[in-house]
Amino acid sequence: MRDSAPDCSIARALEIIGDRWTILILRDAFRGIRRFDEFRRDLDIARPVLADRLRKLVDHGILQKVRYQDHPPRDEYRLTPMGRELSPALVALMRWGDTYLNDGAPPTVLIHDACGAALEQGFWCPQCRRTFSPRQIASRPGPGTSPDGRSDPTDSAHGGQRAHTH
Amino acid sequence: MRDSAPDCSIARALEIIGDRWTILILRDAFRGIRRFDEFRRDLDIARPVLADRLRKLVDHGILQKVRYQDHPPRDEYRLTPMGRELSPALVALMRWGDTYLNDGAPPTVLIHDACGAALEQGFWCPQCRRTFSPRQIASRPGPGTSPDGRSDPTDSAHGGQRAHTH
DNA sequence: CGACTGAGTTCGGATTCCGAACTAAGGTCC
DNA sequence: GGACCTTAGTTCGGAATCCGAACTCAGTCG
Repeated sequence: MRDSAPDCSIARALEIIGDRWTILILRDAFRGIRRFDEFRRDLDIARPVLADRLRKLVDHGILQKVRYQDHPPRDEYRLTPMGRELSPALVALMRWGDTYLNDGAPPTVLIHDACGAALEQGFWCPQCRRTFSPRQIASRPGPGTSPDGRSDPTDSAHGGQRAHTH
Repeated sequence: MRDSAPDCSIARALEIIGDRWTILILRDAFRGIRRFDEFRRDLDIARPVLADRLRKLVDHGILQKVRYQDHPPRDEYRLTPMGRELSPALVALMRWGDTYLNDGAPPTVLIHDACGAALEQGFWCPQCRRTFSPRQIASRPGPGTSPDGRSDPTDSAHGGQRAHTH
């Protein structure tokens, strides 16, 4: 990308994790994978690519190297809090893939242990105490830079949320 | 990627949208951008790359070409319902970027027009009628294929959700 | 007619990716 | 102590991808 400092959060995020391998590495990290060769075997990724991606993730504070044994000195890669906060994005991607690319196989659901109900992921208004499906808010996820606020004809069904910059 | 039919939804999703340009195109689509040259100018993307990505998005049913005028026959690209369902993933990415990559600038928030409150994105248990922050569920976003369920030491703070395959 | 617009395609050079092979540091077995 | 193993990388050259410039093509405007 030519522009190294875009003013859009999505673009900035993609400069760091906008690479298929990087996202798959993070997926594995969420699954509990931590060591170089575990990543390599699980992903079937070339070593140089893996080393490069891990280094960048560490540089950006998404993973950190933690020594797990001293005698052959060995480090493992763990998610930092910043890295763990990427989970909504990965979960959203997984749910989308489950829904649309799964060939009818049962999707993965997240179960709330305390009550056994399936957790939903969505937008929640703490004041009205209700959720909104993505469909209802999809047309306006952000103010962006669209200058005119041209309305979206596919929008007619939605419930009236709008995005503002804080 | 060598494996053309991975059994992981995230990997399958990334085969379609796991490309920085593709995600930026979708971001623009959510902002209301629809036409070839609008995308090209906004993203400063090379024409062949844009044409290729748009074609793939149409092939996969994420965008559709819609004729918006007959006289010079012109088509525009619109999100399908399948495409619109990607918004949680993009929003999650934006929020993460806002939080961690924003150099102190105010983050974008989503406002619920009906009441003015800031919408949250998170996991919601419809039975308990409450949300959980990403932090509370971050360590176990899916059952994955990790064979042993090795527990995560960084897990101790989380609230007790667990992921199951439906 | 001639210029212009929107939506692409073709082509070649530059960049980036990636797989095979190699390196390195330490441990284990006998 | 030597052979071999494990883990974690690096080097290097070919292959894939990217991207800018130029071209195409259909249709409209003046």
